[in-house]
Amino acid sequence: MKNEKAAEVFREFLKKGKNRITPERFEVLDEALEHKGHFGADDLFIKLKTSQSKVSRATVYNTLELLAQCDLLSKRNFGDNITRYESNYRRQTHDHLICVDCGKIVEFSDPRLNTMPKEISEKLGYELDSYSFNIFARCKNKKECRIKK
Amino acid sequence: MKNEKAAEVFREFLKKGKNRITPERFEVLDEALEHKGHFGADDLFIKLKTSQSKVSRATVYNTLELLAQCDLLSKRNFGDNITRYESNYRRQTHDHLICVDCGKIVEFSDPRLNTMPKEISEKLGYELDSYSFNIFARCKNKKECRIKK
DNA sequence: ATTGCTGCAAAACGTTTGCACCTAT
DNA sequence: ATAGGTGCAAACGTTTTGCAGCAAT
Repeated sequence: MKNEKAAEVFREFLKKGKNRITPERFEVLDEALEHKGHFGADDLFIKLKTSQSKVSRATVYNTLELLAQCDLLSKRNFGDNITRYESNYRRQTHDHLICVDCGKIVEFSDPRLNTMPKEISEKLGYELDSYSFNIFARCKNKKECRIKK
Repeated sequence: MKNEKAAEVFREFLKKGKNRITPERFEVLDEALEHKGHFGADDLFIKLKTSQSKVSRATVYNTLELLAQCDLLSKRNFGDNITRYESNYRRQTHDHLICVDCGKIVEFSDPRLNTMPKEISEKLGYELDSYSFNIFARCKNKKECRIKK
């Protein structure tokens, strides 16, 4: 186990929800925390498969969902119908700007987003769970922007 | 043609982009503008099919994309990996709050969102194309909230 | 006459499910 | 012992693609 602190959080979460504590789930946790940047469930499955892991696709999907539920990972959607995850471990919350030409993802944080979602939820009679804020834009510096499509 | 004004906008857009002006595309435009609320591409295809239209699935997908490009429709993503569209025609811009329990969608608008996306883009050296802001929350009034899952 | 668009079906893609076996409790 | 998790493969739902014919320019 590479990250005992995160593992502890996960273990507690699993116990509380009467989910079983299995080695496969911690294998997924490790691989997910180790992954730099954003990744899809299938990416992680392939990565595990490549490194000889026996963990199944179903378990990867199931476990990532659990890790998002206990806030060790964030679930993201960049408008391409693929669910992506990202480690929350020791990182400040942030949002994303995606270049519509080259697909580059820039992270930013804006203090207004610390309060707005909750404020709006309350005003509408709802209790905030989470939010997603994505900006789609174009690189002004065209030299850095390698158009993909 | 139920909406000549929108049709005109679409016609101009198609011309400018050297896309052909075909009856099928206007059939899709009509059906899309007529649709209340949010809909997926396949929903619209089924709806057309039911009303005896000959328009194919491929054409529906292609046309909705074009309609989003020319801003007659907005493209939305509510975190379930389905692309949804919504008519922009004579409606003010707004964002969405989705109840994570019952799936209900509430529209809201907040003046800060008129300026924030552009402001953030500029600061990062990008040129705003569009943004998406979704709040996921829970109905406080549990009587109104019919939990789905 | 070109070239792009169409319908159709099949393929692709990410994701979920059914099942028999296994294992943490 | 038993509820729940696992691996595997097959199914699923949405979206994209390949292709031959067709129609807008």
